[in-house]
Amino acid sequence: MMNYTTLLKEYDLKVTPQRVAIVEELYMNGHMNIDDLYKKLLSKFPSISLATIYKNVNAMIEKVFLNEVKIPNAKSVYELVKEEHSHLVCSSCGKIEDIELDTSSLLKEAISSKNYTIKETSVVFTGICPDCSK
Amino acid sequence: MMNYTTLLKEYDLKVTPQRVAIVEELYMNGHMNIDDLYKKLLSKFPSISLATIYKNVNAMIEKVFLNEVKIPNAKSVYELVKEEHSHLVCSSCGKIEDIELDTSSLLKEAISSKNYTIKETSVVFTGICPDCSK
DNA sequence: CTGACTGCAAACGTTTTGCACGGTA
DNA sequence: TACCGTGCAAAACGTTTGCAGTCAG
Repeated sequence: MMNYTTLLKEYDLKVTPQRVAIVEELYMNGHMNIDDLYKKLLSKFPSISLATIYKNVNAMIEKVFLNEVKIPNAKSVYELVKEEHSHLVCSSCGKIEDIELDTSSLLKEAISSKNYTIKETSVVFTGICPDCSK
Repeated sequence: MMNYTTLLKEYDLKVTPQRVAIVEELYMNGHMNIDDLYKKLLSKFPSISLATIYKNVNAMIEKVFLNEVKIPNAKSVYELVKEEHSHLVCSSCGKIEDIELDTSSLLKEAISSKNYTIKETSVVFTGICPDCSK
């Protein structure tokens, strides 16, 4: 059981019903794009505005509470920030799954090849999920 | 030495000076976003339109001749399709480098964890390049 | 009570479309 | 010559901004 109110406060975000709902949806669904969020919240707040969604998502990103995930050939999705992980996208149904992978050897390989100071690693696999390949 | 005309024909794209210039720029620079391309081509074709850039980039993507690379916190860039590779992005100067990495073990790990049929692997590192870290 | 958030409408930047003209094959 | 590409202008989209009213702290 998750306390969304406390979570918001920890990130210095004022608690409003709209924000609680956004966090709740993301917590339940893992990843959603702006439109998914808007449609979902519309049923709870019939007069909510897209601007509110954008403002809140941006505020949450600013506080490093939310994270934007860019996906090849699809809209960006947003997720609650947590431990680093990779993503698996089904190009047929659009489903997105988290996957924990050990990317350390890849990182080492990259560092030894070019000498960048690497701060972030983004790995996204695209394919067909078990359900869709039936 | 690269023959851009032949290259375009191989991908069933009618050869026009504008298209040749787009391919030439991408061949020279590796990756460019729409605006980079537009500015570069403006000097060669003072009356070229952004619409032409968009139409051509989209046509080339359609023919799987160009590839869009989505980058965290930055505009998408386009590159000529070639062997699979990863990308290294400098968050300070925006430079993007190709890097050849062995992603096969990562892929195996992903397949054994979830049983997707994986078609594409996208790896993007973000960091600071040697020049910027001086 | 004060400042921040909401919802609306307008503004903005980016991408797409329709059309007349010109160029490629 | 027939069709496709170009450039222009307008339209369509997605996102941001300004503002008046409301709510959280």
